Amino acid sequence: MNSSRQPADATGPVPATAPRGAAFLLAQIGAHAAGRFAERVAHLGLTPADVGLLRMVAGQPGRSQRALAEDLGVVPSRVVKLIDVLEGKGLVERRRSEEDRRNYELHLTAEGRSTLGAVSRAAAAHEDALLAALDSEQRGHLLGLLQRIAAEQDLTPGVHPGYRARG
Amino acid sequence: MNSSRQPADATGPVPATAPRGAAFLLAQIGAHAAGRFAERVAHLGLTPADVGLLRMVAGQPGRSQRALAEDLGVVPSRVVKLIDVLEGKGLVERRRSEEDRRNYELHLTAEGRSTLGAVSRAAAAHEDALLAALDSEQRGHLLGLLQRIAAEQDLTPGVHPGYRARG
DNA sequence: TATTGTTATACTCTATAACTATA
DNA sequence: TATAGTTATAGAGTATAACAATA
Repeated sequence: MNSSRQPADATGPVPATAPRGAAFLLAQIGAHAAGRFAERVAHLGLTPADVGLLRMVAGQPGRSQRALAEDLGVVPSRVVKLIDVLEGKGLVERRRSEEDRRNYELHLTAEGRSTLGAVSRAAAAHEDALLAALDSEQRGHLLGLLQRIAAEQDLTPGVHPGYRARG
Repeated sequence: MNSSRQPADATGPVPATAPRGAAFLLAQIGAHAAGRFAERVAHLGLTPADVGLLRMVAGQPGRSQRALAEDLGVVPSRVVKLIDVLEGKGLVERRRSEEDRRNYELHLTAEGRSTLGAVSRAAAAHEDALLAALDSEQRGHLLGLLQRIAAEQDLTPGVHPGYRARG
């Protein structure tokens, strides 16, 4: 409103306000991407956390809940509830280990594999929509740059930091 | 352990498990970046949300809490508590509007401007650490690609989606 | 005595709705 | 009657710690 009048508290130059660097854009676009992906898998009754866990069980069947907790960087009691959900939907199966009956071995069910296929299709559509501004060459270039950053920052492939406590 | 033995449930080819696309990397690196930035401003007693709000007040002094809530996409009652924190630290000031005494006009204090300077230095160090894998030319290229995506996805400059409810 | 998984509890964050004051 | 801000309450999500079964 008073664009022509100097505000009374402008005692000095106002600092740059809107962050313009790549770090902020990565955080902003990353959160946006996570939100859009969540929308795309919601109709499957899954959260992004569920999807990540489903993928890990698919990739390394037979692992224990404690091992999964270790990989994700979360407390074991959280894995209990995450697996409860997936088991309740019939996507994952707990099998008592024969070698050490304290453990469960986690496996995908047939329906779990089918659901994971639907997730993959949703992920592909998501990728395409998110990168709509870029042509094929630019997408490849972006992927390469992101892979370098992820490797240098020691990010575990496939593990989203969102599993860990906020921060 | 049993890498030579076929698991009993391998009834078919295991689906691709670790997401390898740019969309996932953006979400993963973005969450990582947000976490590292949170660590860097923690010694100032600020969360990333506090920083974002501080920047908005600096950029557009005199706005009302309701206007801020609108910009951030959050409910007004949340802005109350966010501003309570910043006011309690002496960084932001509530001034009753003379024109409409229902409103507050929000302004930075001198200490708020000083703190924002410290935030900018932290942000610069953060940017440099996050992009350590890239040389100057690559950083410029990345920035350009990210800016295209952000514009096409209609992301408000400077507003992190993390303010809004999870999703 | 140590370890896997579970349950119970508390804490944090956020939205919803009721309320005060100004208009 | 409508609007800016506040407060009170409830809900979701997560970690912490105590617990049972197995080793």
